[in-house]
Amino acid sequence: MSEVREELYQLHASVCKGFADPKRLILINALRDGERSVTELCEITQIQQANASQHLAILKSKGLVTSRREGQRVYYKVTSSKINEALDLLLAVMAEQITLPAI
Amino acid sequence: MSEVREELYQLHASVCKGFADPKRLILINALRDGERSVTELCEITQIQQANASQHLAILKSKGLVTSRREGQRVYYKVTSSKINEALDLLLAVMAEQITLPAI
DNA sequence: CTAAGACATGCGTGTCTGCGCATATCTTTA
DNA sequence: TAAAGATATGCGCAGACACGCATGTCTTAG
Repeated sequence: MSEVREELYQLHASVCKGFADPKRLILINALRDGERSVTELCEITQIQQANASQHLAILKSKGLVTSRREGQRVYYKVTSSKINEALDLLLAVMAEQITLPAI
Repeated sequence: MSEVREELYQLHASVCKGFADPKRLILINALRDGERSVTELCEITQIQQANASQHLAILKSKGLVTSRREGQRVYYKVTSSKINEALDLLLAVMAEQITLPAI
C-alpha cells in the first residue's frame, strides 16, 4: 500500500466521519432545501446553538458544507448534491435490510 | 423530531460510522472484486488478523458486509453495490475540492 | 482424538469525540 | 460608542473507539 493511497483512505475516512453523528446528519438534512442560517438550523433541529456551531465547523472542515456571511447571519449549505445522493444510497442499503424478502 | 425519526438518524449515523476508519475502507475496497477470506484480506491489506476480524465484525454488525463459511475459511463480501456507489460519490466530492476551478 | 490452521473474542490502554457551559468575536442598531 | 443579536471558540469531562496481545473456538488432516 503506497503512502499516497494510505493518505487517501485516511482522508476518505475523515470525510465519512463527518456523517458519523446523528446530529450532523440532522443538520445536513435540514439543509436539503437550500441554505439556512445557524439560528434557523437550531430552530429546525432543536440543537443547542454552540453545539450546532461545533458540528457545522466539523462538516465545514471536511468540505461537506460551505458558509456565507450576510450581515450578522451566517448561511450554510451542502457543498454538493452528491453528498445527499451518497446518504440516500446508504438509507437504501438500510431499507433493503429491514425489508423482509418475500417468502 | 419524532422518536422514530430520531432513531433513524441514529441508525444512519451508525452505518456511516462503519466507513469512518481507514482500515475498514481498505477492507471494503479489497472486497470490490468479489468475496475474500479473512486470510486473503490480511495478505492484501497488510492488516493484522485479529484486527481485521474486529473491523469485519463491525462492518458485519452494520450490515455492510456478509460472511459465509466454507470449511475452515470464512468468506466476506460487500452487502450491496450501493455501498461502493456511495463511497465513490464521496470520493468524487473530495476530488471536486482538490481540483482547482478554471480561472 | 490430537495437532494445526483459520478465525473470533476478551482485555487493557491510549486516543478521540460529543456535549454543556462559559465566554469571545463579529455585526448592526440606537 | 454601547448594547444586543448571531455565531464561534475554549475547556473539562464522560463515553466511545482502535489497537496489540493473548487466548478461545471451530474445522479439517492425520
